[in-house]
Amino acid sequence: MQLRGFNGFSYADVAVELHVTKASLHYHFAGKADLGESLIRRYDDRFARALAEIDGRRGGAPAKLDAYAALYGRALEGERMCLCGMLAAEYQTLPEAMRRAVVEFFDRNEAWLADVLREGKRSGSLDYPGSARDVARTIISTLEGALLVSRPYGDEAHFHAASRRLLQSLRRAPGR
Amino acid sequence: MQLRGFNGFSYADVAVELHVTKASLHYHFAGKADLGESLIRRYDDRFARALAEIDGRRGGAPAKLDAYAALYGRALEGERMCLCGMLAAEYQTLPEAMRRAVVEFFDRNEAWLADVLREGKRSGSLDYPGSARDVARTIISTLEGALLVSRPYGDEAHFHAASRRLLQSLRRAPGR
DNA sequence: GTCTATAGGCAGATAGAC
DNA sequence: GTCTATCTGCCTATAGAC
Repeated sequence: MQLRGFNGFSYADVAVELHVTKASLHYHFAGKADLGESLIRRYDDRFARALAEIDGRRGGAPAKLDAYAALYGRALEGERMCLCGMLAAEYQTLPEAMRRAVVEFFDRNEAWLADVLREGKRSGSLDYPGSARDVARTIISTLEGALLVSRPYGDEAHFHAASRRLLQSLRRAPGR
Repeated sequence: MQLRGFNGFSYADVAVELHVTKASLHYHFAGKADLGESLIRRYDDRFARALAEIDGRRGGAPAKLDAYAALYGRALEGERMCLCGMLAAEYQTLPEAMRRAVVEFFDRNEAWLADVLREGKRSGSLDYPGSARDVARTIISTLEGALLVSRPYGDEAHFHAASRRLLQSLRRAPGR
């Protein structure tokens, strides 16, 4: 799904890769929509665990944002896309249950980022105009877009240029 | 393609909408890849014409960037995605000719933006660190990402929050 | 829980009449 | 240039043996 999208792979593809038959897959995931939703939930869980791990480290808000961006960067290995970014593109063709799971992923990310942003502003390590929620959304958009546009170029530099510039713009400008 | 992606529509869908048969479509576009490539080229041409129109207006670099962002915003009508943003997501499954056309679209945009950015810096209306090319890439990434993430929310505010913040960050800070 | 076999439908594509 | 008719292949999904 991260490589080819929900509409770009089949039960047959998965069956070959796992050395089982399509029928066996149907035993575990009754329909393709169930498989899709399960994969989103697993992705969301893993992401949430990674965020909790970041919260557990010592380091201020800027370091947390750096670590957050690095999570996205991992998708570049294997020319993958963020799973939910991919599904945002295919959103109009997704079954309802998958749509809900995608939105929940973004909501969770937005909430975590907004907390970090408020913490950073309070401690003076970050500065930004407007609401933490809007900035959180901008961060998600920028990172997703950077991954997206990197794909045709097979070029990590595309991603890193955008992510570095974004994080830099949120750090408190020293001389102001 | 902008709504459902290249893998999300069929000849049958198009035939119904145009009140013709699939066979008639095959007369004009031998294969789906030909149809896809033609649509990218048409999109690219229209975009290039819109950029030339922006160049023809009076108004400095900041106004041009605003107009550029507004082009992306138009896709939000009808919950569409930028065609090439959509195809960037599906890139791994695209025929080679379509891949090339997608990259050409992004290259053209990058070149146009880099020109505007250099012009803005020369005239003092814009300020940014790093190369114009890197900033151009960041602009494209951010706008594509803002469109992408807006989709699950059906919410233009998502897009506009990110695009406004981006353009603001490039305007020369008055007090520096 | 995995398999073989197959259903039923839709995909992209072509032949050939008009 | 558009049509009807059809092909071949893949899709998701199911039945039922082991």
